[in-house]
Amino acid sequence: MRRTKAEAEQTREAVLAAAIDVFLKRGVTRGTLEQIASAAGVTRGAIYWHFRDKLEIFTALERRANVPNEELGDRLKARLASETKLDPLAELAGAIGEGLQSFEIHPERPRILAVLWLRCEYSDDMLPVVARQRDADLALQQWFESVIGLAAARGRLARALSPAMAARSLLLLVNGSVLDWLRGPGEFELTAGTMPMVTGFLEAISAKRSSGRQK
Amino acid sequence: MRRTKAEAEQTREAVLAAAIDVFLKRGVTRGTLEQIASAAGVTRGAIYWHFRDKLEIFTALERRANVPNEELGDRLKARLASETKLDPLAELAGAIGEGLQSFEIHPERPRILAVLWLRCEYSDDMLPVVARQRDADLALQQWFESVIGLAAARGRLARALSPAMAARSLLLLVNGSVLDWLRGPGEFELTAGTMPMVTGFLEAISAKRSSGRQK
DNA sequence: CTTTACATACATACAAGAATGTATATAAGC
DNA sequence: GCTTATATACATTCTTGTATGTATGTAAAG
Repeated sequence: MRRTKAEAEQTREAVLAAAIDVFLKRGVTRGTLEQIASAAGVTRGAIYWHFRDKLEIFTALERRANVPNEELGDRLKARLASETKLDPLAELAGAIGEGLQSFEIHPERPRILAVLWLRCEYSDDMLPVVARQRDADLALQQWFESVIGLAAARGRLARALSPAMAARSLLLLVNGSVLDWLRGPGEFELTAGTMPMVTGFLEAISAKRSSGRQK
Repeated sequence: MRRTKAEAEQTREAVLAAAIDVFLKRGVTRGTLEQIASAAGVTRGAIYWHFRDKLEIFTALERRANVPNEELGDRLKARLASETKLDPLAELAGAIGEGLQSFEIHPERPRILAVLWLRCEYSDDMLPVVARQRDADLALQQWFESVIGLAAARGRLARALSPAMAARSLLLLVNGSVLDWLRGPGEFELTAGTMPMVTGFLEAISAKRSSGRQK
C-alpha cells in the first residue's frame, strides 16, 4: 500500500483537485472530507496524512490563487521602466487583458477563485483569509496606481480622478467583472466582456490632447 | 407559554434579528438553529413554528435586502420625467449617494447584505438565490442605463463608453465599493469613500462641452 | 548484495459530538 | 374546546478526529 514519493505527491494533488470539485458543488463548509476522498479515489486516511484538517486544504488552494498576478505586475513595471516611450495606460490595459486571458487559458484558476469568492463563508475564524485577500487586492491597486501615476506625471491624465481613485475604480471594475463571470457559468466571455469597460474607462480618464483647458 | 399574536410576531422578528447576528458571526451554514434560538431568547421549537427550516429564515432575510433600491430608482425616474431641465448624470450621482447613505442610516441593511455577500456559500442548492441577486443587479444596471442613455441623447456623454457599458461600470464601482466596505469593519466611511469615485467617473464620461471634437 | 530497521503512505474502525427534524407535552389565547 | 405558540425530549444522521493496522519504500549496517 505504501507509495513512492512521486505517487504520494500525485495523490496530494488529486486531493486538492477533488477538493476544488467538491467545494464548488457543495461549498467549503458543507463539502465533507469523505466526499473529497472518494472524489480523489482515496480514503479520508490519505487526506489526514497530507493535511491536518479541512482548513489546511483550503489554505493550500488559496495560496495558488494570488501568485500569477504578482508576476504579471512585476513584468509590466519592468517593461515600463526600460522603455520610456510606451504609453502607460495602454500598457496597463494590455496587462489587464493578459491577466484576464490567463483565467480563460488555465481552467483551474477561475475554479479556485470561485471557491474563494462564492463558496466560502467569511465568518470570524476566516478573518485571516479575508485579510490576505484584501492585501492581495491592495497590492494590485497599488501597481495600478503607480502606472496611472506615471501617466499623470506625463500630463496624460484628466483631472476628474486622482491616480489613487482611478486605480481603485479600475480594480473594482476588473474584480467585479471577474466576479460576475464566475457567478454566471458561461454567460459571457471574460476578456471580451470586460476589456471594453477597461479600455473605455482608461480612455475616459485620459487627458484629451487637443484642448489645453477641459471642464 | 402561548403568546398573543402581537407577541408571536415579535418573537418572529427576534428570531430574524438573532439570525443576522449568528450568521454574521458563524456564517449561514455553520450557524446553528440552537444558537439562533438562544440568541433570540427562545428555543428551537419556536423557530420551527415560524420557519420551516434554516433556508426559510435565510430567504426571509434575503427578501428584505433588495426592496429599498427599487423605490429609489422609481423616485429618480419620476423626477427626471417631470423636470426635464435636470442634469441626468448629476441626479444619478445624487440618487447613488442617497442609496449609499441609507446603508449608513439603517444599520440592519449592511448587516443583511454582509450575510448575503460574505457569509454565504453559493453551492448548487443556492443557485436560485444567486439568480435572484443577479436579477436585482440587472434591474439596477438597467435604470442606470436609462438615465445615462438620457444624458447621451442630450449629447452630454463622451464617446468612450456606451450607455450600457457605462451603466455596467458604474454598477460594478458602487457594488464593489459596498463590498469592500462590508469586508472591512469601519475602515472607511461608505458614502465619503465611494462618492468621489462615482462623481469622478461620471465626470470622466461626461462630454466636454468646450470642444466639438475630443479624442 | 542482502538483511534489517524504521519511516512513510495510506486504509479501517471507532467514539464522540453536533445538528437536524419530528413527535409530544403544555399552557394560554380566542 | 379548539387552536396557537412555544418548550421538551428523542431518534437519527452526519461529520469529524483519532487510534490503530499494515504493507511497502528506503536506507543503512553487515
